[in-house]
Amino acid sequence: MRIGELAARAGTTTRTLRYYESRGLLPARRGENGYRTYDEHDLRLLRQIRTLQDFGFDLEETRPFVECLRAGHPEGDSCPASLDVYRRKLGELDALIGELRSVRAQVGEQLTRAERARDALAADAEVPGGPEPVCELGGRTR
Amino acid sequence: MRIGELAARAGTTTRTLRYYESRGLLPARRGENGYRTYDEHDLRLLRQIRTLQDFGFDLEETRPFVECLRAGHPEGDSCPASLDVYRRKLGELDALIGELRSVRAQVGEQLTRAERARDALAADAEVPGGPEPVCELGGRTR
DNA sequence: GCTTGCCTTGACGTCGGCGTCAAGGACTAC
DNA sequence: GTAGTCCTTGACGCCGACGTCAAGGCAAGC
Repeated sequence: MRIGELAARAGTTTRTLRYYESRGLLPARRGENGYRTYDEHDLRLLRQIRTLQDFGFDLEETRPFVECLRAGHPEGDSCPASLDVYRRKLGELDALIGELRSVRAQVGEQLTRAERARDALAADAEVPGGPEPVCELGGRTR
Repeated sequence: MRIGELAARAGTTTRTLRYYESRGLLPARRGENGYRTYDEHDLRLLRQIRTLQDFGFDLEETRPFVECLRAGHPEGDSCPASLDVYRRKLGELDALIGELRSVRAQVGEQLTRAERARDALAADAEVPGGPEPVCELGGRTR
């Protein structure tokens, strides 16, 4: 199988495969003509990489999984180094999710507060009838 | 106030301020000597930018807030355009958190599965006494 | 032979938010 | 005058995972 076919079967591009090779992640044999040659096992490795990439792993983090498969293990995560990556990733994910939830809460509060302030100002304007300042950007047409 | 002082008071760098100016976000007046000159109001704008940046807003998303303050409003989020940014951000955050939680769950499952497979293999090895394959990377020393 | 399509390497571009020089001007203190 | 500290603009570097273009080789069909 040549590079184009492998890329197509893995749903990626030839550029990506050459990039992986340049990183030493997915080296290729060469045919007489200099073309890269791959087999089903390479497709397996590539799919492992892509799956982890979809999970947000960086390339370097996929390396233990690839090495593990290449060492003949049935799964990319059959090796301790891969499990370590999983665990580290779980920690990172938990930390990140925590931060994002905190940010979400704060932004939510800001929105609520700002909306209340706006409504209070609008109510004020109705009674004493003072001309309130108006935003020029997307300002209310009224 | 010159650029160095403003940067220090906002806990950022002069490079950052020049960058904001280059983006048209925080223009500066100039003294006779060509030095940038800022006042307390600029500090206010800058702090608004920094707060939002800390929340993970990109620079462009802070623009409505800055424009709003510059238009004379009491808060950066006193304008509808700012509220829209808040709302959009909340949506993005919710989506992102959802994705991350999904990924977290999947990675967690993978880890559990892989550990079970490893333990099953280890138990097998104890009884029939077959030499199991060993990982070369961080493999067990035994 | 000629076109078409796949392949090769090399190298520059992308995105965001700055960091990090480099070369030189302005101002203060001694 | 000169040392030191601030300021100026300009420009390249960084990070990750590729995209994209250029110039040219190899193979197959007509």
